[in-house]
Amino acid sequence: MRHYTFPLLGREFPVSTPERPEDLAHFIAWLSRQTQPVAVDSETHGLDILSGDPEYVRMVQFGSQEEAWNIPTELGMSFKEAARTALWMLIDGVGITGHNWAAFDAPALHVHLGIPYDDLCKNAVDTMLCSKLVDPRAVQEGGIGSSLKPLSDHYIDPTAADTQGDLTAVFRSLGLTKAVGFSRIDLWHPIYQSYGGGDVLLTARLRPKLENKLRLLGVPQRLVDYEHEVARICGHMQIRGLLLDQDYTRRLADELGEEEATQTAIVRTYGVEKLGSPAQIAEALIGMGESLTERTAGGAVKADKSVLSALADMDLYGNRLHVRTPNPLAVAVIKAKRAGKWKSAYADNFLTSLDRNGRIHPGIRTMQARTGRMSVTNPAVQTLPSGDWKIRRCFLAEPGERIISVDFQAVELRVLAALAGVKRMKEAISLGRDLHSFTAELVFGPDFTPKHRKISKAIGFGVVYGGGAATIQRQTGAPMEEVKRAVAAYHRTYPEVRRAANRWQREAFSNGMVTTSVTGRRLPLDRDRTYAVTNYQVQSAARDCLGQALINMEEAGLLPYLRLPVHDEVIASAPAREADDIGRAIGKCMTFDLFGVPIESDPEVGGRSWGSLYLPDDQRAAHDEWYANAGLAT
DNA sequence: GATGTCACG
DNA sequence: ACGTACGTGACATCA
Repeated sequence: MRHYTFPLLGREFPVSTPERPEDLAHFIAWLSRQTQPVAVDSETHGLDILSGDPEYVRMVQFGSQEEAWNIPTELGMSFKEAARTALWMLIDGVGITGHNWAAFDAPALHVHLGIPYDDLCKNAVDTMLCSKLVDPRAVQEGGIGSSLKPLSDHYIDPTAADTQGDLTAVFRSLGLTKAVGFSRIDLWHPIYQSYGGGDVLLTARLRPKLENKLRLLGVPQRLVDYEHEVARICGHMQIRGLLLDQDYTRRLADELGEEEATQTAIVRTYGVEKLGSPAQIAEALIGMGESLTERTAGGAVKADKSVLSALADMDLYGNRLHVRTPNPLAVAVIKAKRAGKWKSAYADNFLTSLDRNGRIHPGIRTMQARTGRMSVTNPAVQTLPSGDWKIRRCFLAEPGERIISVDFQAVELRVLAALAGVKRMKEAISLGRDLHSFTAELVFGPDFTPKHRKISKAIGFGVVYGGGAATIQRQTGAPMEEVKRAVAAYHRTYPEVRRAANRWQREAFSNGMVTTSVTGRRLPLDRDRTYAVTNYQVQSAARDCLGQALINMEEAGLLPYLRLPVHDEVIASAPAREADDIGRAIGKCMTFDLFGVPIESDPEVGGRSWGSLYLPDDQRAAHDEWYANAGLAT
């Protein structure tokens, strides 16, 4: 047995690490004496816990509020067996506390120890989820933050060691980078052992503080439980991952590389050395006689896609406007940047994220945004280009299966109608009307034009986002007078929208600048951006519609088909014969009533690849394996 | 690390 | 009194 300590609150807390198999009995004896939930953490070789390597975990730590035990499972079978036994004892006993448990440690330990993921989660509380329900903001946004260090500072001891940051410093002193430090640091390095134990001591102490705070703030236990369910469901999707078409992706990466090289060579002939330097691009364009008038927030000359597109005589989708002679530099810069981004952020990123089975496992952060919205990283598959099928084509349904996408229909508008009780909006939805046309008709009369519908749509979004007439004018290009008239008419038609916004702001002022969502979620407002309250309410409630839908899907036995949540959409894979039924079943889980407003969904069944859903029907047979084999051109 | 840009809902 | 477009992740460049 080796003994270490972790300094906290002016004391030295014991950290014990069994060194020989016979030491493990002491650990199990200690564990069986615990009457409170035990914190569990793991140290791994890096962040790729789902790489498919079952030996990716080096050590599993267990801690009470007073004492920590580190079990170095890399030392062999008996150590792994002790960790496995201990986890089962906690699952069937006092329970587990973990920080980022659902998305990191539980998946890692599931792979490492073979314990079913659901069992690891069923008697566990994730302190990261709890902390986001107290305050969803990052430190940079003025919040408490959700990492162990800022939470420990706030709730336990501001002088607590920065276990992650200090360890990184140790790596550097050993000549290691952060990327390899966790893998190569000696198991018995005293800081590694001390801080490994420190993490579970801190987590064990954090849980009662957070649970108490949630009670004091009146956050419903129902919401806490719901978030743990949502995180577990998304954890399953993360573990399963997405199947990548490796051959296609490699070919695509090569093609994009060639396109980037070709276009960059053209850009160079105009004296621009760095494609990513807006300053150089702007300088060259001005040198060609173009006038660039727009400025960025930082005061620099703006040279983004909208500026370049105008010079290239194109709209934002790349269609010719036939208004002027295209500037050849602007054309080449647009093409080169697009190819470069698509290669590095997408194709290359997919290939470097591959696991041993040809799958990628994007990290699903179920409560990342300050509205509770999810985000997806490594790679960011929620943000793949939707105007072109090529990138999404990289992802495949399982062999013999088809890709399914089910999305909510205009969910944010419907949520707004429901939350604010907007009478005429609710009527239009019940009648099955297109809401933007409905608004256009009320505002501009029965002879409204497509242009009027466009303005109405922009106002519909603009109001939810807190925008004003100027922004809508910029968006639509319509005359300012017409936009102002339409905004005024919008508020006359739907007076409840402004009334609800005022009420939410008033309530926030009397509640520490926090507006509470319909599910009881705390949404802190920025003092100088209180107009964002409508968006926070709507975006957050829409996020909870998705979360509830995911829970409905699990209850309906659909979890094995689910692959990815995308804000108002769910991606799934199902055997070709059942795909239509599965799509309808998922759609049913995304259909419910919200304060008298129907929330509805639209299932779509594609072919073998995700990209097939983004192809015109007549191109599907040429570009998608399933459609080609099915002999269906349309 | 800040800034600008570009991809999504 | 007036007006404010919301939420993300990733990459390249530059200080």
